[in-house]
Amino acid sequence: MEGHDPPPQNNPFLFTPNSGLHNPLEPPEQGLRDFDWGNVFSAQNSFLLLDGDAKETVQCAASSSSSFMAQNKVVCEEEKGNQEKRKGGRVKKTTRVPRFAFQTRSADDILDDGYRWRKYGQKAVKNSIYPRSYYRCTHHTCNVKKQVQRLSKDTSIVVTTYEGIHNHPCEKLMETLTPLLKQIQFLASL
DNA sequence: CGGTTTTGACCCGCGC
DNA sequence: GCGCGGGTCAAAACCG
Repeated sequence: MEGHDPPPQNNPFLFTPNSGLHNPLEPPEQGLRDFDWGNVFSAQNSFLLLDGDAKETVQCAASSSSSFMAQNKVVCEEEKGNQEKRKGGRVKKTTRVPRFAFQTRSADDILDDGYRWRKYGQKAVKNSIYPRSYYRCTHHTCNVKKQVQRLSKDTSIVVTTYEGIHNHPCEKLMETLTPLLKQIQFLASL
């Protein structure tokens, strides 16, 4: 089922321009603008940023890899004009939800972005041998969604589309940070 | 036993 | 109006 060669260990993530999303990538090196750092996702090998308004293409950065920073990108789609929920999960065009997608070269469909997700659906995708999976953030007050789909063209690439912005801290990040913060508080109290 | 995944049914928007 | 594709629901199955 999987492609042949597994992702190289040193650079497991490869972002490619324009995966068929709405916005082709803008010229690189435009710099990171006023990102909401509360929305930085930390995955095992990658970091991605959410533009607060999600109106433009933004760049992606990874603290652990400068080449990653230079090459890899996040593609913001147009905002999706919808999302007033009704019975049966249908949506009505009202509010605007930030939506963006990015590609990763990974054998794993599920990226560990630090948040907890519950799968709520899966659909066969036209012209693709791989299904698309639908996930929702498990946090009670948070209705961020994501779609995960493997490219049939290049089976080593996974496209993840995020919709919405988390309104709570990342659990894993907090797990990591909490002991450090406590330590800092303790030292500061001396 | 509670949370998650699976999966068929259902709903909606859109193009024809 | 109809059919199709995409997105979601929800009951059952699964799992730790």
